[in-house]
Amino acid sequence: MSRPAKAAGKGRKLSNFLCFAVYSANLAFGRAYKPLLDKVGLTYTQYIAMVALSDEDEQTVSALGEKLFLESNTLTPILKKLEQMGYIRRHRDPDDERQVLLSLTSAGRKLIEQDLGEAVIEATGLGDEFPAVQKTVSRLRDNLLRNTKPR
Amino acid sequence: MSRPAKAAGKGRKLSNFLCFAVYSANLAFGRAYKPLLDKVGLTYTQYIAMVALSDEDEQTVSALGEKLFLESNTLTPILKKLEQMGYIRRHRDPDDERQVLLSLTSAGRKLIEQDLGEAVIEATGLGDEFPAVQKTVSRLRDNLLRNTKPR
DNA sequence: TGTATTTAGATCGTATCCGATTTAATCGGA
DNA sequence: TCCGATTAAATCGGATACGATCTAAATACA
Repeated sequence: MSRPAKAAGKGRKLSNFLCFAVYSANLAFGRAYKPLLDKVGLTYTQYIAMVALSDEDEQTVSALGEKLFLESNTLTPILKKLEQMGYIRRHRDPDDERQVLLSLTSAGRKLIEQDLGEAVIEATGLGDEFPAVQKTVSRLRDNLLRNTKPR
Repeated sequence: MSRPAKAAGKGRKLSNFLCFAVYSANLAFGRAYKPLLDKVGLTYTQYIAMVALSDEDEQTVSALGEKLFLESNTLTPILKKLEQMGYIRRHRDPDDERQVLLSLTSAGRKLIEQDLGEAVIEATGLGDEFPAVQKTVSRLRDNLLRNTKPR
């Protein structure tokens, strides 16, 4: 759970755990987005996948997975749902039939471009700190992934 | 997804989204703890629940839920599993049969006291920044929850 | 060429999250 | 006192995460 080495003894309180702060902040983000995403019929993860797909067309499932830190076991069902909703296209690469290429449809791109979540920036209450916090948390993530055995 | 207002236009990149940083940092924490928790047969969420329960004995499910930002629909199955594993006790409050009171068993307390996750602190690579980051992320969470309709 | 190996997705089972509903116990007002 | 409203857990269904396994396609190399 990772807490500061100093806060020993009786200080084993939940609030001292950085991993809990991140865990609960993630839940809080999900709830902040919920009302916005309900309007377009997407879940939080589906939306994150759409944003990642908006980076470029014809990404493979693996490439998307590297961006999201997820694998095909999690992504395949999500991608099939998004395809079924008409927001993305999935088709096998003719040059390598093992790979599936992903692209947003025009409907999908339109949805991403209306830029939901602008309102959530306000709700973070971070003001000018916003970019610094974003960088710090990203660095934390990268450190953890680097210092953890790949499996 | 909340990104800085400045990064408009083509800057709709995943890396600009704070919510994604938090989402992926949470996944990274789960993976960092995985090898440690596998040894004691706990999942990440189960361990977080145990830490929260170590705060005090005879907490209700609701009280625990407030700490974890979860409700009985999520907690009940987890608590039953922990009870079955012998780490906690669950019993109805005689004074109000609607409530279930929760306590760590001695086995559960012993597990928490061996202080897993000391190693994960190192893996965060935050050094002296650790307490500041913990506070900032907690504040972010609290802001989001406060600025989001309770449902 | 032929077969072992590797690779990309997909599938399956388990464990969260969470909205909605249900059940049982308690409370409250006429 | 009696019955409707409230409350605490539990249950149910849908959607992630993720380890393990499977299948099919591509690659390696003897």
